[in-house]
This record gives sequence, structure tokens and C-alpha cells, in this order.
Amino acid sequence: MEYILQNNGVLVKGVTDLDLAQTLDCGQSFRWTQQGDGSFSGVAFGRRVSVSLDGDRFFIRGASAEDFEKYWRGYFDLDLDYGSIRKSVAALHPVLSEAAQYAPGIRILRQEPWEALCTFIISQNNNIKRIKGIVDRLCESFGEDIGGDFAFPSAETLAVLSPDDLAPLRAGFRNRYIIDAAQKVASGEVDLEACRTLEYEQARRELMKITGVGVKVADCTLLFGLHRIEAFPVDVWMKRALKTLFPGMTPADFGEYAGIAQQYIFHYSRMHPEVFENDK
DNA sequence: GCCCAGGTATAAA
DNA sequence: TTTATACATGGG
Repeated sequence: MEYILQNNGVLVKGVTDLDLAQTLDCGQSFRWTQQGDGSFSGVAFGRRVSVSLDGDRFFIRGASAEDFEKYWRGYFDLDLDYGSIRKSVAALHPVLSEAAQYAPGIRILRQEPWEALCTFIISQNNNIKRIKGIVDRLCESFGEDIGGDFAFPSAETLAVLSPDDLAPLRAGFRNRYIIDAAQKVASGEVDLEACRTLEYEQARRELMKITGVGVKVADCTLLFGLHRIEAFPVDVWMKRALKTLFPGMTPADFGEYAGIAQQYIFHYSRMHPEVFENDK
């Protein structure tokens, strides 16, 4: 991979199979906002950057070469060959081939595990706009000030609080789930790093020790926070998509890149709600 | 007012 | 083991 330092950022050349809107505004991360010029601005690892794409030139404004190697290269999953993965996923099923064409620029971000866990706890029975608002208030209220912006608060920071302390977030019944998660992660009762290498079902169980974490939140944490791309989160919408578009198939049938397949399907079915017309 | 939002805990059958 | 309902909040 070739990259150079330029204009207070890092310019990466030869980046393919990446679409910023498809990747940053598809409900896997809640901390990116599109700017007027089409770039996306966001915070991760306690650092703010804004990213833009011009053909195969990917510019990360605000990143040093050191940070690129340490954080952003992995975060945007630049070393995984999504073109080749997309082909193998498309070969699994004709509908999947169709779905993969609608969002060929989706990538699975390598988010920080605790942030992924926490934001997907907040996501339950909620909509993306409001999730983003709650996450913003969470960072502003309890995250470290990094110069006008706020880092995502650590589990340790939240572990000493009570659910009532989270009232300003207006997250409702999820407050006690967030605190329970923070306490179990901070104490080590739940070991997020172990979930990288644990057998998949065991990793799920580990996360589901937390009150408010069921299979969906666990799978999203595994997929988006621990890069377990065999995880296939199933929400009510995906249940419907599976039944209508892939009758007889289970999440396990989608193979080692099931999570990426799931993202293609999720996008496709959202763009084409008419495929559910004859379903109740 | 009513319905829904990338679900889960809880109680009941 | 499976199925129904409440849960906080806010936008359409």
C-alpha cells in the first residue's frame, strides 16, 4: 500500500471497493457525519479526522503517518481484499450477487470493541438518528475533551456511575444496560479482547453475560468491534429478508464472510422494500 | 393520539 | 422451548 503525507493528512493511493457513505452511514458506526463538501468527519481512538475519496485516492485529513499505521489503516480495513470477498459472496446465491452490486463499497470497520458494544446496546429498539444523538450526548457528558471534540468515554469512566447519572443522555431504559456493561467490562468479568479469539458461540455467550445484550447486540459487537466477520446479526428486518429472499438458509450458511454478506443484504433490502410486498 | 425504530427482559403458556 | 408484552424517547 502506497501513501504519502500531504496537507496535514495522509493520502492513500490505490484504494478500491470503498464507498464512504455506504461504509460510514450504514448503521455500523454512529460517530461520522457527512460535511457539505462530501467528506465525512468523525472521532475514533480519541482522534478526529475527516476522510474523503477521489477515485482510488483516499485522503485522511488530520492523521499523521504514525496514526495511519497504528489506527486508520486497520480501522478502514485497507488490507482486506473486498473485491475478491465480494466475488466469493456473490457466488453463494443469485440474490446475493444482486445485493452485492448495490453496495459494492461497503467495508466492515474495525471499531474499538467497547464503543461498538456500548453503541449497539443503545441501538436496541431505536432509530439511527436518535442513536447518534444519544451517543453524542454520551461523549459530551463523559468523554475526554480532545480540543472541542470528545472521545468515547471508557468503560472505567462509566463503571463508577449509576443509571440515574445517565439521565442527560435521554436513553431511557438502556441506562442500566450501559452501566451494567461498563461495570462488567471494567472489572474484567466480561473480557472483550478474549472475544477476538474465542470460539464464536463462546464469544457470544461472553458478551451476553451483560444485561441488555442479546444475540443481536452480541453479533454486532463481534462484527463491528472485533472484526469477527463470520458474525451475521439478525434483526427483525433481516429475519424478513432471510425468509423472503433466502428461504431455507440460516446465518451459518453464509460462510466465513457472513457479516459482509449480511451488510450487502441489509442495504439491498432497504433500497428495495418492494421485495417484501407479498410477505406479511 | 398512534406507530415505529438495526431488541431484550420477563412472565406466562 | 416458544410466544406476548413492557420498556423510554422522539420523529413522522
